[in-house]
Amino acid sequence: MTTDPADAALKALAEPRRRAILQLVAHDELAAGEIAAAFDVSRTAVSQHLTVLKEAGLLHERREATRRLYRARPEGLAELRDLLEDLWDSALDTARRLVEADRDTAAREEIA
Amino acid sequence: MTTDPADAALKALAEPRRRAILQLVAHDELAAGEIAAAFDVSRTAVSQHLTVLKEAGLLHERREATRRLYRARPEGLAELRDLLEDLWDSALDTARRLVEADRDTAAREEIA
DNA sequence: GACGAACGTCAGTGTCTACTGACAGATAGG
DNA sequence: CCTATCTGTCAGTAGACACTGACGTTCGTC
Repeated sequence: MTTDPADAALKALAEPRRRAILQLVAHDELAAGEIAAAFDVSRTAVSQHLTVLKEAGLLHERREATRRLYRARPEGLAELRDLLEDLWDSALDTARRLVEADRDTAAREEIA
Repeated sequence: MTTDPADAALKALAEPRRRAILQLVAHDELAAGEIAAAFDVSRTAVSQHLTVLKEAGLLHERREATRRLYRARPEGLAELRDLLEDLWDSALDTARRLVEADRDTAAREEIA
């Protein structure tokens, strides 16, 4: 059981159906049955996916009688977005630094 | 074999060691052996992780004699960042809409 | 060419994951 | 209480995935 929110979010979203589920409930609050109807797998499979998303902090759940209604929790994506932002920034800096070092090397080789 | 860059990136990054590898080479270009030395698994395992990252478009590779040098490719993260941005925006809109609908409902119930 | 260093590829293995149908619990209406 | 609806839980399974050691390829030096 992971305690790193970005790790949990990544693992949850790496599975295409879970990603599709989250995209559905990011647009509109839906009941579990409505979500399941959008897929060609068993209700059980969908229920398990919902559990993973919920435990990753990506879903907000409320009940109306027997119905469980789900919508996406934007805050669940925050750490993951931060992680990607950091990676992006680091990667850009490093790429720039190396490209410039390459240019310096190439220029020196042209002079020689 | 997936052709969706965001899917490939997510699947690559869902594995913690691959994530750690990408973070290392986002900071500095490293040789395969240097990367492997940072982990307590076999060189083969690391080589396989590098292959996954490379095929997901997240690594840039160059050779110096027998050495393979890797750095992170920022552009490999672009689609994933876009996907998360869209999810974030949708989820925020929906959450706001539902919270306001809830407020309206609660206000109506207080009057009654 | 022989040798050593660097590292990818191959083939096999144990664990994990996404799937299934059946069962169980919660809720509301008659 | 009974019945119907909704949906999570249970237990089992096939395939995917991260691991391993051995083998193969590339490169540079002697």
